[in-house]
Amino acid sequence: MIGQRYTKTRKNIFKALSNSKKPITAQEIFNSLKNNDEKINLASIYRNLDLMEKSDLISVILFGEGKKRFELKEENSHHHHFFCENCGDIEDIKMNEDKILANIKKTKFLIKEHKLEFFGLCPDCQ
Amino acid sequence: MIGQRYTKTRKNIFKALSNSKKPITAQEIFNSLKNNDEKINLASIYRNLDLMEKSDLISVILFGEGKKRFELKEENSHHHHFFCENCGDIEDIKMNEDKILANIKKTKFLIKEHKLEFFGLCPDCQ
DNA sequence: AGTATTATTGCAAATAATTCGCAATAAATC
DNA sequence: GATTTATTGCGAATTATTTGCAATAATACT
Repeated sequence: MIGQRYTKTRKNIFKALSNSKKPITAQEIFNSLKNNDEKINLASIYRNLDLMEKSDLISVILFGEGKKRFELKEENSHHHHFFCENCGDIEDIKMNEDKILANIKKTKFLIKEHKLEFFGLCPDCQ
Repeated sequence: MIGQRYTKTRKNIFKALSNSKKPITAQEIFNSLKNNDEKINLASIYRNLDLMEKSDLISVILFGEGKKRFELKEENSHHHHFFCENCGDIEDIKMNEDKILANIKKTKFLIKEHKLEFFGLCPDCQ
């Protein structure tokens, strides 16, 4: 579990993350819960997202929009993303990473994580 | 050229970027120029970095620190980064990307760019 | 179940990065 | 050198995120 107490706020943040097919921002989680008439505070969302990241329950995704996006880490769900520079559409990209990882493992760094993001135009925007 | 005028401010930002061996933040560019007694304004740095990015002269690097880092794009200098989660050390990582790119080219997306960042511990922090 | 303990929340205020409006300045052009 | 207008500096505004603190609610204890 995150922290030590399984609170309503935490359940709700979890729910919002599961319901989203794309990585979402703290503000988007807030809006989605507000729309469901949940009493929730943005600061609590940020605090919980921090904890969830530290507990390795979520990943942080960065597209240079000036804010962070979050998504649940699930079993065998490792993937990367495509971000459309025109419309902001986000799609998951899965790929065989043996080569990437084999290369980096040879270095003197202890790798815990990697993020690979693609930028370009989605089919609709080409 | 960026924009249409080759100003002192632009020369200085260029210089600051060239002098740095790692991707640096807007604030770091500002500090470095201030230390050299250059009259420079943070807003102008941001404006020029925007232009330079649009002109494809620099890349934006994101490590989730809550700010952007920038580095000059030079001929044949394409590479990725390692970011030490403990001390913040940044190192360049070069690798053969044929496989990554071959895979992604098969998709319906038009890829213009990709960013691959590694996170973990540098030799000193292990 | 009732009470005690303390992690967690809500709220408001503080930070930090980045952006914007506008008048002043300085490159490039004539 | 005078003119044009892109660019700068400055201050204020915006946006994302963080923090302090008293109030609240999950769990543990009896």
